Amino acid sequence: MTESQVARPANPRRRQARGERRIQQLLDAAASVFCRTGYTSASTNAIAREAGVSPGTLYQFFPNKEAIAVELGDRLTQQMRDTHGVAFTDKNAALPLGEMLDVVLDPLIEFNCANPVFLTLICSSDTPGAVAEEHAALHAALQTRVEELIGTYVPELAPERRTRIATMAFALFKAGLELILSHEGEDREAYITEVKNCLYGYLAPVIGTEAASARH
Amino acid sequence: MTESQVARPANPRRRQARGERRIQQLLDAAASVFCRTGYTSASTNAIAREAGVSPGTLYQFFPNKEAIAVELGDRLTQQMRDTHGVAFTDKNAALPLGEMLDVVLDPLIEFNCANPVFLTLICSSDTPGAVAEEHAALHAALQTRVEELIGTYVPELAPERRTRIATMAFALFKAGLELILSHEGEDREAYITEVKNCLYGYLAPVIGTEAASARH
DNA sequence: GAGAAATGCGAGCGGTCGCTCGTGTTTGCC
DNA sequence: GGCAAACACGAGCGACCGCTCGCATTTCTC
Repeated sequence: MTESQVARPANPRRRQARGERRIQQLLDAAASVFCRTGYTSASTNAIAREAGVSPGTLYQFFPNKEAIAVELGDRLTQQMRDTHGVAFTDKNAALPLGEMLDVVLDPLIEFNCANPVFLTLICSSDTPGAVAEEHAALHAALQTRVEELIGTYVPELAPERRTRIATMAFALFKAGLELILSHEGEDREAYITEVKNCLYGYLAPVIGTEAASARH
Repeated sequence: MTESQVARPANPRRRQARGERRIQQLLDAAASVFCRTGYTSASTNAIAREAGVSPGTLYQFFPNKEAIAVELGDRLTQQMRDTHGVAFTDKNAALPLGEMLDVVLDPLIEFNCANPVFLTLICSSDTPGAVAEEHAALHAALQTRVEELIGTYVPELAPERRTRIATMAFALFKAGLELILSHEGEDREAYITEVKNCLYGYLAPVIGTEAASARH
Protein backbone atom coordinates (compact mmCIF):
# COMPACT_ATOMS: atom_id res chain seq x y z
CA MET A 1 0.00 0.00 0.00
CA THR A 2 1.14 3.56 -0.61
CA GLU A 3 0.33 4.84 2.84
CA SER A 4 3.75 6.31 3.32
CA GLN A 5 2.76 9.74 2.05
CA VAL A 6 -0.91 9.69 2.97
CA ALA A 7 -0.97 10.91 6.52
CA ARG A 8 -4.67 10.44 7.28
CA PRO A 9 -6.90 9.04 4.55
CA ALA A 10 -9.93 9.96 6.65
CA ASN A 11 -8.92 13.64 6.63
CA PRO A 12 -8.11 14.37 2.98
CA ARG A 13 -8.20 18.13 3.46
CA ARG A 14 -5.78 20.28 5.35
CA ARG A 15 -7.73 22.34 7.85
CA GLN A 16 -6.75 25.69 9.20
CA ALA A 17 -7.47 26.75 12.76
CA ARG A 18 -10.31 28.89 11.41
CA GLY A 19 -11.83 25.78 9.83
CA GLU A 20 -11.72 23.80 13.06
CA ARG A 21 -13.41 26.70 14.81
CA ARG A 22 -16.13 26.81 12.15
CA ILE A 23 -16.69 23.07 12.50
CA GLN A 24 -17.20 23.46 16.23
CA GLN A 25 -19.54 26.40 15.67
CA LEU A 26 -21.53 24.37 13.18
CA LEU A 27 -21.73 21.34 15.48
CA ASP A 28 -22.87 23.53 18.37
CA ALA A 29 -25.49 25.14 16.15
CA ALA A 30 -26.60 21.72 14.90
CA ALA A 31 -26.93 20.46 18.48
CA SER A 32 -29.10 23.45 19.31
CA VAL A 33 -31.34 23.06 16.26
CA PHE A 34 -31.59 19.28 16.63
CA CYS A 35 -32.70 19.72 20.24
CA ARG A 36 -35.33 22.25 19.22
CA THR A 37 -36.83 20.50 16.21
CA GLY A 38 -35.38 17.01 15.93
CA TYR A 39 -33.15 15.73 13.16
CA THR A 40 -35.46 15.52 10.14
CA SER A 41 -37.16 18.86 10.73
CA ALA A 42 -33.83 20.61 11.20
CA SER A 43 -32.84 22.29 7.93
CA THR A 44 -29.21 22.72 6.99
CA ASN A 45 -29.95 26.36 6.20
CA ALA A 46 -31.23 26.82 9.75
CA ILE A 47 -28.07 25.24 11.15
CA ALA A 48 -25.90 27.50 9.01
CA ARG A 49 -27.94 30.55 10.05
CA GLU A 50 -27.65 29.60 13.73
CA ALA A 51 -23.89 29.28 13.27
CA GLY A 52 -23.78 32.64 11.53
CA VAL A 53 -22.47 31.31 8.23
CA SER A 54 -23.86 30.73 4.75
CA PRO A 55 -25.19 27.37 3.50
CA GLY A 56 -22.21 27.07 1.20
CA THR A 57 -19.79 27.35 4.11
CA LEU A 58 -21.56 24.53 5.92
CA TYR A 59 -20.97 22.24 2.96
CA GLN A 60 -17.32 23.21 2.94
CA PHE A 61 -16.96 21.07 6.07
CA PHE A 62 -19.66 18.44 5.85
CA PRO A 63 -20.54 16.42 2.74
CA ASN A 64 -24.23 16.27 3.69
CA LYS A 65 -26.72 16.68 6.50
CA GLU A 66 -26.27 13.15 7.76
CA ALA A 67 -22.55 13.67 8.25
CA ILE A 68 -23.30 16.51 10.67
CA ALA A 69 -25.35 14.26 12.93
CA VAL A 70 -22.85 11.42 12.64
CA GLU A 71 -19.91 13.65 13.53
CA LEU A 72 -21.89 15.15 16.40
CA GLY A 73 -22.77 11.68 17.64
CA ASP A 74 -19.17 10.50 17.31
CA ARG A 75 -17.82 13.41 19.30
CA LEU A 76 -20.44 12.96 22.00
CA THR A 77 -19.87 9.24 22.41
CA GLN A 78 -16.13 9.82 22.46
CA GLN A 79 -16.59 12.51 25.08
CA MET A 80 -18.79 10.21 27.13
CA ARG A 81 -16.21 7.44 27.00
CA ASP A 82 -13.42 9.85 27.93
CA THR A 83 -15.22 11.43 30.83
CA HIS A 84 -16.94 8.57 32.61
CA GLY A 85 -16.22 5.70 30.31
CA VAL A 86 -14.86 2.60 31.88
CA ALA A 87 -16.41 3.32 35.25
CA PHE A 88 -19.42 1.47 33.97
CA THR A 89 -18.56 -2.12 34.72
CA ASP A 90 -15.22 -1.88 36.43
CA LYS A 91 -15.12 -2.16 40.15
CA ASN A 92 -18.72 -1.38 40.97
CA ALA A 93 -19.83 -4.97 40.43
CA ALA A 94 -19.19 -5.63 44.09
CA LEU A 95 -21.26 -2.71 45.34
CA PRO A 96 -24.71 -3.07 46.86
CA LEU A 97 -27.43 -2.33 44.32
CA GLY A 98 -28.32 1.11 45.62
CA GLU A 99 -24.75 2.38 45.57
CA MET A 100 -24.05 0.73 42.24
CA LEU A 101 -26.99 2.62 40.72
CA ASP A 102 -25.60 5.89 42.06
CA VAL A 103 -22.14 5.18 40.71
CA VAL A 104 -23.34 4.09 37.31
CA LEU A 105 -26.24 6.47 36.73
CA ASP A 106 -24.98 9.76 38.15
CA PRO A 107 -22.28 10.26 35.50
CA LEU A 108 -24.67 9.24 32.74
CA ILE A 109 -27.32 11.64 33.98
CA GLU A 110 -24.83 14.43 34.37
CA PHE A 111 -23.52 13.90 30.86
CA ASN A 112 -26.99 13.88 29.34
CA CYS A 113 -27.99 17.02 31.23
CA ALA A 114 -24.89 18.75 29.87
CA ASN A 115 -25.50 17.41 26.35
CA PRO A 116 -29.24 17.07 25.83
CA VAL A 117 -28.77 16.61 22.10
CA PHE A 118 -27.33 13.18 22.81
CA LEU A 119 -30.68 11.77 23.88
CA THR A 120 -32.38 13.49 20.97
CA LEU A 121 -30.04 11.89 18.45
CA ILE A 122 -29.91 8.49 20.06
CA CYS A 123 -33.53 7.96 21.07
CA SER A 124 -35.52 9.90 18.53
CA SER A 125 -37.11 7.67 15.95
CA ASP A 126 -36.87 10.21 13.14
CA THR A 127 -33.20 9.64 12.43
CA PRO A 128 -32.86 7.77 9.14
CA GLY A 129 -29.95 6.00 7.52
CA ALA A 130 -26.48 6.21 8.97
CA VAL A 131 -27.59 8.11 12.07
CA ALA A 132 -29.93 5.28 12.97
CA GLU A 133 -27.10 2.76 12.56
CA GLU A 134 -24.93 4.83 14.86
CA HIS A 135 -27.76 4.82 17.34
CA ALA A 136 -28.28 1.07 17.06
CA ALA A 137 -24.59 0.37 17.57
CA LEU A 138 -24.31 2.52 20.67
CA HIS A 139 -27.58 1.18 22.00
CA ALA A 140 -26.32 -2.38 21.61
CA ALA A 141 -23.01 -1.54 23.24
CA LEU A 142 -24.60 0.08 26.26
CA GLN A 143 -27.13 -2.67 26.65
CA THR A 144 -24.41 -5.29 26.55
CA ARG A 145 -22.73 -3.47 29.39
CA VAL A 146 -25.95 -3.55 31.37
CA GLU A 147 -26.27 -7.25 30.65
CA GLU A 148 -22.74 -7.95 31.82
CA LEU A 149 -23.35 -5.92 34.93
CA ILE A 150 -26.45 -7.92 35.74
CA GLY A 151 -24.50 -11.07 35.01
CA THR A 152 -21.98 -10.26 37.70
CA TYR A 153 -24.78 -10.01 40.24
CA VAL A 154 -26.84 -13.00 39.14
CA PRO A 155 -24.69 -15.35 37.05
CA GLU A 156 -27.25 -18.13 37.24
CA LEU A 157 -29.90 -16.06 35.47
CA ALA A 158 -31.19 -17.51 32.19
CA PRO A 159 -29.59 -15.62 29.29
CA GLU A 160 -32.92 -14.71 27.66
CA ARG A 161 -34.27 -13.28 30.87
CA ARG A 162 -31.06 -11.42 31.49
CA THR A 163 -31.35 -9.84 28.06
CA ARG A 164 -34.93 -8.88 28.73
CA ILE A 165 -34.09 -7.35 32.08
CA ALA A 166 -31.23 -5.35 30.59
CA THR A 167 -33.49 -4.17 27.76
CA MET A 168 -36.21 -3.21 30.17
CA ALA A 169 -33.85 -1.43 32.55
CA PHE A 170 -32.27 0.44 29.68
CA ALA A 171 -35.61 1.51 28.22
CA LEU A 172 -36.73 2.57 31.68
CA PHE A 173 -33.62 4.67 32.09
CA LYS A 174 -34.07 6.34 28.72
CA ALA A 175 -37.65 7.23 29.55
CA GLY A 176 -36.51 8.53 32.91
CA LEU A 177 -33.80 10.61 31.28
CA GLU A 178 -36.40 12.41 29.21
CA LEU A 179 -38.31 13.23 32.37
CA ILE A 180 -35.14 14.41 34.06
CA LEU A 181 -34.13 16.58 31.11
CA SER A 182 -37.55 18.17 30.91
CA HIS A 183 -37.29 19.49 34.45
CA GLU A 184 -34.87 21.76 36.24
CA GLY A 185 -33.64 22.52 39.72
CA GLU A 186 -35.37 20.71 42.57
CA ASP A 187 -37.80 18.96 40.24
CA ARG A 188 -34.93 17.48 38.31
CA GLU A 189 -33.31 16.17 41.47
CA ALA A 190 -36.61 14.69 42.56
CA TYR A 191 -37.05 12.88 39.26
CA ILE A 192 -33.50 11.55 39.46
CA THR A 193 -34.41 10.02 42.81
CA GLU A 194 -37.61 8.68 41.30
CA VAL A 195 -35.80 7.01 38.41
CA LYS A 196 -33.34 5.43 40.79
CA ASN A 197 -36.14 4.22 43.03
CA CYS A 198 -37.80 2.74 40.00
CA LEU A 199 -34.71 0.89 38.84
CA TYR A 200 -34.03 -0.22 42.39
CA GLY A 201 -37.51 -1.59 42.83
CA TYR A 202 -37.24 -3.42 39.55
CA LEU A 203 -33.77 -4.86 39.99
CA ALA A 204 -33.72 -5.62 43.72
CA PRO A 205 -35.96 -8.69 43.45
CA VAL A 206 -33.92 -9.90 40.48
CA ILE A 207 -30.58 -9.39 42.13
CA GLY A 208 -32.14 -11.12 45.06
CA THR A 209 -29.89 -11.68 48.05
CA GLU A 210 -31.54 -9.79 50.88
CA ALA A 211 -30.92 -6.45 49.21
CA ALA A 212 -34.62 -5.66 49.38
CA SER A 213 -34.31 -4.75 53.04
CA ALA A 214 -30.89 -3.13 52.76
CA ARG A 215 -32.07 0.11 51.14
CA HIS A 216 -30.64 3.04 53.03
CA MET B 1 -78.17 33.84 11.83
CA THR B 2 -79.63 31.46 9.28
CA GLU B 3 -78.90 28.31 11.22
CA SER B 4 -82.46 27.06 11.01
CA GLN B 5 -81.75 25.01 7.90
CA VAL B 6 -78.20 23.96 8.76
CA ALA B 7 -78.63 20.56 10.36
CA ARG B 8 -75.06 19.89 11.53
CA PRO B 9 -72.50 22.66 11.18
CA ALA B 10 -69.74 20.18 12.02
CA ASN B 11 -70.70 17.92 9.10
CA PRO B 12 -71.47 20.33 6.26
CA ARG B 13 -71.31 17.67 3.59
CA ARG B 14 -73.66 14.82 2.98
CA ARG B 15 -71.65 11.62 2.75
CA GLN B 16 -72.59 8.58 0.76
CA ALA B 17 -71.79 5.07 1.91
CA ARG B 18 -68.99 5.02 -0.63
CA GLY B 19 -67.49 8.12 0.99
CA GLU B 20 -67.54 6.57 4.47
CA ARG B 21 -65.81 3.52 3.05
CA ARG B 22 -63.14 5.68 1.43
CA ILE B 23 -62.59 7.54 4.70
CA GLN B 24 -62.01 4.26 6.51
CA GLN B 25 -59.65 3.08 3.75
CA LEU B 26 -57.73 6.33 3.98
CA LEU B 27 -57.50 6.17 7.77
CA ASP B 28 -56.30 2.56 7.62
CA ALA B 29 -53.72 3.51 5.03
CA ALA B 30 -52.65 6.50 7.11
CA ALA B 31 -52.26 4.28 10.19
CA SER B 32 -50.05 1.93 8.21
CA VAL B 33 -47.88 4.70 6.77
CA PHE B 34 -47.63 6.56 10.09
CA CYS B 35 -46.47 3.36 11.78
CA ARG B 36 -43.85 2.80 9.11
CA THR B 37 -42.40 6.29 8.83
CA GLY B 38 -43.87 8.50 11.53
CA TYR B 39 -46.16 11.46 11.00
CA THR B 40 -43.91 14.10 9.46
CA SER B 41 -42.17 11.75 7.04
CA ALA B 42 -45.47 10.29 5.88
CA SER B 43 -46.50 12.00 2.64
CA THR B 44 -50.15 12.46 1.78
CA ASN B 45 -49.39 11.07 -1.66
CA ALA B 46 -48.06 7.89 -0.03
CA ILE B 47 -51.21 7.60 2.08
CA ALA B 48 -53.39 8.04 -0.99
CA ARG B 49 -51.32 5.49 -2.91
CA GLU B 50 -51.56 2.97 -0.03
CA ALA B 51 -55.33 3.48 -0.02
CA GLY B 52 -55.45 3.01 -3.79
CA VAL B 53 -56.85 6.46 -4.56
CA SER B 54 -55.52 9.68 -6.07
CA PRO B 55 -54.22 12.62 -4.01
CA GLY B 56 -57.25 14.65 -5.05
CA THR B 57 -59.59 12.04 -3.61
CA LEU B 58 -57.81 12.19 -0.27
CA TYR B 59 -58.46 15.92 -0.09
CA GLN B 60 -62.11 15.34 -0.86
CA PHE B 61 -62.44 13.95 2.66
CA PHE B 62 -59.74 15.68 4.67
CA PRO B 63 -58.92 19.41 4.56
CA ASN B 64 -55.23 18.78 5.20
CA LYS B 65 -52.69 16.27 6.44
CA GLU B 66 -53.12 17.27 10.07
CA ALA B 67 -56.83 16.49 9.95
CA ILE B 68 -56.03 12.90 9.00
CA ALA B 69 -53.94 12.37 12.12
CA VAL B 70 -56.47 14.19 14.29
CA GLU B 71 -59.39 12.12 13.00
CA LEU B 72 -57.36 8.94 13.40
CA GLY B 73 -56.48 9.93 16.95
CA ASP B 74 -60.08 10.82 17.74
CA ARG B 75 -61.40 7.49 16.50
CA LEU B 76 -58.74 5.59 18.39
CA THR B 77 -59.30 7.37 21.70
CA GLN B 78 -63.03 6.95 21.29
CA GLN B 79 -62.55 3.27 20.57
CA MET B 80 -60.32 2.93 23.60
CA ARG B 81 -62.90 4.60 25.81
CA ASP B 82 -65.68 2.44 24.39
CA THR B 83 -63.86 -0.85 24.73
CA HIS B 84 -62.10 -0.66 28.06
CA GLY B 85 -62.82 2.88 29.11
CA VAL B 86 -64.15 3.38 32.59
CA ALA B 87 -62.57 0.21 33.94
CA PHE B 88 -59.57 2.36 34.69
CA THR B 89 -60.38 3.81 38.06
CA ASP B 90 -63.70 2.23 38.89
CA LYS B 91 -63.75 -0.66 41.25
CA ASN B 92 -60.14 -1.76 41.05
CA ALA B 93 -59.03 0.75 43.66
CA ALA B 94 -59.60 -1.86 46.32
CA LEU B 95 -57.55 -4.55 44.62
CA PRO B 96 -54.08 -5.58 45.73
CA LEU B 97 -51.40 -3.89 43.66
CA GLY B 98 -50.50 -6.92 41.56
CA GLU B 99 -54.08 -7.63 40.53
CA MET B 100 -54.80 -3.95 39.98
CA LEU B 101 -51.89 -3.78 37.54
CA ASP B 102 -53.30 -6.75 35.64
CA VAL B 103 -56.78 -5.28 35.48
CA VAL B 104 -55.61 -1.85 34.42
CA LEU B 105 -52.72 -2.71 32.12
CA ASP B 106 -53.97 -5.76 30.24
CA PRO B 107 -56.70 -3.90 28.34
CA LEU B 108 -54.34 -1.04 27.57
CA ILE B 109 -51.68 -3.39 26.29
CA GLU B 110 -54.18 -5.33 24.24
CA PHE B 111 -55.53 -2.16 22.68
CA ASN B 112 -52.08 -0.88 21.80
CA CYS B 113 -51.07 -4.21 20.30
CA ALA B 114 -54.16 -4.11 18.12
CA ASN B 115 -53.62 -0.46 17.19
CA PRO B 116 -49.89 0.20 17.16
CA VAL B 117 -50.39 3.52 15.41
CA PHE B 118 -51.82 4.88 18.64
CA LEU B 119 -48.47 4.85 20.39
CA THR B 120 -46.81 6.29 17.30
CA LEU B 121 -49.20 9.23 17.20
CA ILE B 122 -49.31 9.85 20.92
CA CYS B 123 -45.68 9.38 21.91
CA SER B 124 -43.75 10.40 18.84
CA SER B 125 -42.22 13.82 19.22
CA ASP B 126 -42.45 14.70 15.53
CA THR B 127 -46.14 15.55 15.59
CA PRO B 128 -46.53 19.31 15.23
CA GLY B 129 -49.48 21.62 15.78
CA ALA B 130 -52.92 20.24 16.45
CA VAL B 131 -51.76 16.63 16.66
CA ALA B 132 -49.40 17.54 19.47
CA GLU B 133 -52.23 19.28 21.33
CA GLU B 134 -54.36 16.16 20.97
CA HIS B 135 -51.49 14.17 22.36
CA ALA B 136 -50.95 16.56 25.26
CA ALA B 137 -54.64 16.50 26.19
CA LEU B 138 -54.86 12.71 26.19
CA HIS B 139 -51.58 12.42 28.01
CA ALA B 140 -52.80 14.76 30.71
CA ALA B 141 -56.10 12.91 31.02
CA LEU B 142 -54.46 9.51 31.38
CA GLN B 143 -51.91 10.79 33.84
CA THR B 144 -54.62 12.35 35.96
CA ARG B 145 -56.27 8.96 36.10
CA VAL B 146 -53.04 7.42 37.27
CA GLU B 147 -52.70 10.12 39.90
CA GLU B 148 -56.21 9.54 41.17
CA LEU B 149 -55.58 5.83 41.29
CA ILE B 150 -52.45 6.33 43.35
CA GLY B 151 -54.39 8.73 45.55
CA THR B 152 -56.90 6.03 46.45
CA TYR B 153 -54.07 3.84 47.65
CA VAL B 154 -51.99 6.46 49.46
CA PRO B 155 -54.17 9.50 50.21
CA GLU B 156 -51.59 10.96 52.56
CA LEU B 157 -48.96 11.23 49.83
CA ALA B 158 -47.69 14.75 49.14
CA PRO B 159 -49.32 16.06 45.95
CA GLU B 160 -46.04 16.89 44.23
CA ARG B 161 -44.63 13.45 44.88
CA ARG B 162 -47.87 11.85 43.76
CA THR B 163 -47.62 13.75 40.49
CA ARG B 164 -44.02 12.70 40.06
CA ILE B 165 -44.84 9.07 40.73
CA ALA B 166 -47.72 9.13 38.27
CA THR B 167 -45.51 10.79 35.65
CA MET B 168 -42.76 8.27 36.21
CA ALA B 169 -45.12 5.29 36.15
CA PHE B 170 -46.72 6.57 32.98
CA ALA B 171 -43.40 7.17 31.24
CA LEU B 172 -42.27 3.73 32.32
CA PHE B 173 -45.38 2.18 30.87
CA LYS B 174 -44.98 3.99 27.57
CA ALA B 175 -41.38 2.84 27.28
CA GLY B 176 -42.50 -0.68 28.15
CA LEU B 177 -45.23 -0.54 25.54
CA GLU B 178 -42.67 0.15 22.84
CA LEU B 179 -40.72 -2.89 23.95
CA ILE B 180 -43.88 -4.99 23.99
CA LEU B 181 -44.93 -3.81 20.53
CA SER B 182 -41.50 -4.53 19.07
CA HIS B 183 -41.74 -8.19 20.03
CA GLU B 184 -44.16 -10.97 19.21
CA GLY B 185 -45.34 -14.28 20.58
CA GLU B 186 -43.57 -15.57 23.66
CA ASP B 187 -41.16 -12.64 23.75
CA ARG B 188 -44.05 -10.24 23.90
CA GLU B 189 -45.64 -12.08 26.79
CA ALA B 190 -42.33 -12.12 28.60
CA TYR B 191 -41.91 -8.37 28.19
CA ILE B 192 -45.45 -7.80 29.43
CA THR B 193 -44.50 -9.67 32.58
CA GLU B 194 -41.31 -7.64 32.80
CA VAL B 195 -43.14 -4.33 32.52
CA LYS B 196 -45.57 -5.40 35.22
CA ASN B 197 -42.71 -6.52 37.45
CA CYS B 198 -41.10 -3.17 36.92
CA LEU B 199 -44.20 -1.19 37.81
CA TYR B 200 -44.85 -3.46 40.76
CA GLY B 201 -41.33 -3.04 42.11
CA TYR B 202 -41.64 0.72 41.74
CA LEU B 203 -45.11 1.16 43.20
CA ALA B 204 -45.12 -1.47 45.95
CA PRO B 205 -42.87 0.53 48.29
CA VAL B 206 -44.96 3.63 47.60
CA ILE B 207 -48.28 1.97 48.14
CA GLY B 208 -46.72 0.54 51.22
CA THR B 209 -49.09 -1.55 53.36
CA GLU B 210 -47.30 -4.81 53.83
CA ALA B 211 -46.63 -5.31 50.13
CA ALA B 212 -42.95 -4.67 50.56
CA SER B 213 -41.04 -5.99 53.49
CA ALA B 214 -39.24 -2.75 54.02
CA ARG B 215 -38.75 0.75 52.72
CA HIS B 216 -37.32 4.03 53.76
C1' DG C 1 -84.31 9.80 -17.33
C1' DA C 2 -82.64 14.28 -15.85
C1' DG C 3 -80.41 17.27 -12.84
C1' DA C 4 -77.65 17.83 -8.75
C1' DA C 5 -74.51 16.41 -5.62
C1' DA C 6 -70.93 13.40 -4.22
C1' DT C 7 -66.99 10.97 -5.68
C1' DG C 8 -62.76 10.37 -8.39
C1' DC C 9 -58.76 11.67 -11.08
C1' DG C 10 -53.91 13.44 -11.87
C1' DA C 11 -51.21 17.17 -13.75
C1' DG C 12 -49.25 20.75 -11.68
C1' DC C 13 -48.68 25.13 -8.51
C1' DG C 14 -46.20 27.28 -4.82
C1' DG C 15 -43.01 26.43 -1.36
C1' DT C 16 -39.25 24.28 1.19
C1' DC C 17 -35.16 21.64 1.55
C1' DG C 18 -30.70 19.55 0.64
C1' DC C 19 -27.12 20.80 -1.82
C1' DT C 20 -24.05 23.11 -5.79
C1' DC C 21 -21.28 26.40 -8.09
C1' DG C 22 -19.12 30.47 -9.62
C1' DT C 23 -16.88 33.97 -7.49
C1' DG C 24 -14.64 36.75 -4.04
C1' DT C 25 -11.77 36.93 0.42
C1' DT C 26 -8.45 35.34 3.89
C1' DT C 27 -4.54 32.60 5.37
C1' DG C 28 -0.19 29.95 5.29
C1' DC C 29 4.16 29.48 3.11
C1' DC C 30 8.33 30.73 0.24
C1' DG D 1 4.96 40.41 -2.17
C1' DG D 2 3.10 36.52 -4.51
C1' DC D 3 0.70 32.33 -5.03
C1' DA D 4 -1.97 28.40 -3.99
C1' DA D 5 -5.03 26.54 -0.91
C1' DA D 6 -8.56 27.06 2.46
C1' DC D 7 -12.49 29.68 3.62
C1' DA D 8 -16.78 32.28 2.70
C1' DC D 9 -20.72 33.76 0.21
C1' DG D 10 -25.59 33.41 -1.57
C1' DA D 11 -28.35 32.84 -5.65
C1' DG D 12 -30.40 29.12 -7.35
C1' DC D 13 -31.09 24.01 -9.13
C1' DG D 14 -33.59 19.77 -8.83
C1' DA D 15 -36.51 17.05 -6.07
C1' DC D 16 -40.19 16.43 -3.16
C1' DC D 17 -44.35 17.68 -0.56
C1' DG D 18 -48.81 19.54 0.73
C1' DC D 19 -52.43 20.82 -1.66
C1' DT D 20 -55.55 22.72 -5.75
C1' DC D 21 -58.35 22.74 -9.75
C1' DG D 22 -60.64 21.60 -13.85
C1' DC D 23 -63.00 17.94 -15.39
C1' DA D 24 -64.96 13.03 -15.79
C1' DT D 25 -67.79 9.55 -13.52
C1' DT D 26 -71.01 7.51 -10.21
C1' DT D 27 -74.86 7.84 -7.15
C1' DC D 28 -78.95 9.91 -5.13
C1' DT D 29 -83.41 12.09 -5.73
C1' DC D 30 -87.48 13.20 -8.01
